[in-house]
Amino acid sequence: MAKAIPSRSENYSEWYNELIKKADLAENSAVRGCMVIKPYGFSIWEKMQRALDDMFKETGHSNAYFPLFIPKSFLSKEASHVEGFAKECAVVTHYRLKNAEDGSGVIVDPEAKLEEELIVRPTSETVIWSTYRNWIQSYRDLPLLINQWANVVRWEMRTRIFLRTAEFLWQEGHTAHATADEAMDETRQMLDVYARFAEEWMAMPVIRGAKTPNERFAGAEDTLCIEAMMQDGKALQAGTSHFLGQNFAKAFEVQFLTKENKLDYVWGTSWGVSTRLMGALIMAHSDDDGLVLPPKLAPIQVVIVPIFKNEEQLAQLSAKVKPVMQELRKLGITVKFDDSDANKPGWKFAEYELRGVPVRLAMGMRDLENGTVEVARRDLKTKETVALDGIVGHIQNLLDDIQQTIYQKALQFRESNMFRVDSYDAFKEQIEKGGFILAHWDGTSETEEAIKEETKATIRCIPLDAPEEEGQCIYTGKPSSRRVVFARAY
RNA sequence: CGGGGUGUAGCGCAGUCCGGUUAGCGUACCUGGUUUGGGACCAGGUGGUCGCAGGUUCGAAUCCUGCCACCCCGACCA
Repeated sequence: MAKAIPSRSENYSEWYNELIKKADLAENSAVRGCMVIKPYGFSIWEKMQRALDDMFKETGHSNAYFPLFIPKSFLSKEASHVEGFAKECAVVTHYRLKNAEDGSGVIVDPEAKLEEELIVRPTSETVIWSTYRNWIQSYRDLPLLINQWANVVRWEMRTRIFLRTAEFLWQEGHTAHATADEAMDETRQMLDVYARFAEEWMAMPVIRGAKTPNERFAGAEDTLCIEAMMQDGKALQAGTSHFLGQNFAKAFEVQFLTKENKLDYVWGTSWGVSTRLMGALIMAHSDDDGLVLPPKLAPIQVVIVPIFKNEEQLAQLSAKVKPVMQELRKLGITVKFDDSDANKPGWKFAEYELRGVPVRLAMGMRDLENGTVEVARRDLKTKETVALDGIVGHIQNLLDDIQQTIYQKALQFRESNMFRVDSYDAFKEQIEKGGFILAHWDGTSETEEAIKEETKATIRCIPLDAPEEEGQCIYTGKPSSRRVVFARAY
């Protein structure tokens, strides 16, 4: 049997790319830097969207939609914001094409030049805050809690499916508040929503933390993030939540009257997660046999493979399987019965493993005689033969167990790849081996830059739960009061 | 935008240095048969602007010139 995909340990990038292709998740498109998300991949994204959207609604947010195009002048209203995004913007300069005079095809009509160029949104703060100006007059209009599901474009030099593409799908929350405290609470609350989603749905442990000023979102006063460890020991920023202070309110003149009848600028937040989470999901759990999906996000949770020699046997097996399927579906479990004759059972086993289906049932004539079924779990690759009686409850428990087991496995991996390091020599040695490094840092951008320059490691975050601990910066020896997380990152 | 590499059937590749039958292999696909508890086997078959445009030549996948696309490594980044 030929290996379906290259080994994870030999070449992580190749493994990642081949896995995405073989598991039918996505592919590079003919359009520069853009990807096509295929139906199977998209169905996973849809499950993520639904779960996240529910969590946003539970925390009082509503969905809305704002324009794809941003007038150039909007973008330049917040100085650090435009500086952060200027280098990666797609710009619309014309609005019409025409036939070339030499018959060579269509060309951009030079007569149809826009007076003001439009930027394809790299993020929507500017267009949204220009709208909020009209929506907010009094403290009674606050808080304004809006989320948008959209696509954005960032003209990246180099792309990688799901992790960094020129166009990507995401959600971006944009809220406005009467006080700084309230906005900060919102920033923390949404970070917590992301962390809970990552841990409870994606089965992916994350570190909640704050970015250093260097790594902050362009235009934010504070950026909180969740950082996850991939199986090659590199870090992936999985979500961010920004406290914007009054920066955008001031740039777009969004003022309100307080209870005391005083005019004040509103306080803002923004927060987002993207299709990058798909990349995180793949890299956090999958193995050399393919995708490993947490049951809560698996488009197919249970696949049933009948093993038969002829139509008559298939009919007998189907009769036995149908009631089980009905009961599973009643419990909200997604089941697929693959009775196609196109492929042999062995082929099907491998195929569903590649696609990460958490539980597989196989049933043949032998089982029919014994009143049993073979149950295989994707995460551990183990099989057991159990009685058909009570199989539904068994599967329900098994799905829960798989969800827990993948989380615990990822957590253990992360714990065993976190290192406390107290000298720069040890730091340099460890960073080559991968993993997260907890080390003291003097708090300056200069030190952060120098370490990045020399080791390619960045400060992923200052953990929110980092205990106070006196120490000395590994680079300068200056005093430090807590450890921060260093790692190489995607 | 720098450094390296690759474009030949849906996918993966050989052939290119040293020009010469009808461009080949694996896989996938189609037909028939045997199979079916871990990616089956046999037989037959479909499918090609050899990345594009020029040039050299009796003759170009192969040599020359220009262009384009993609991948990997950097800079940039969710």
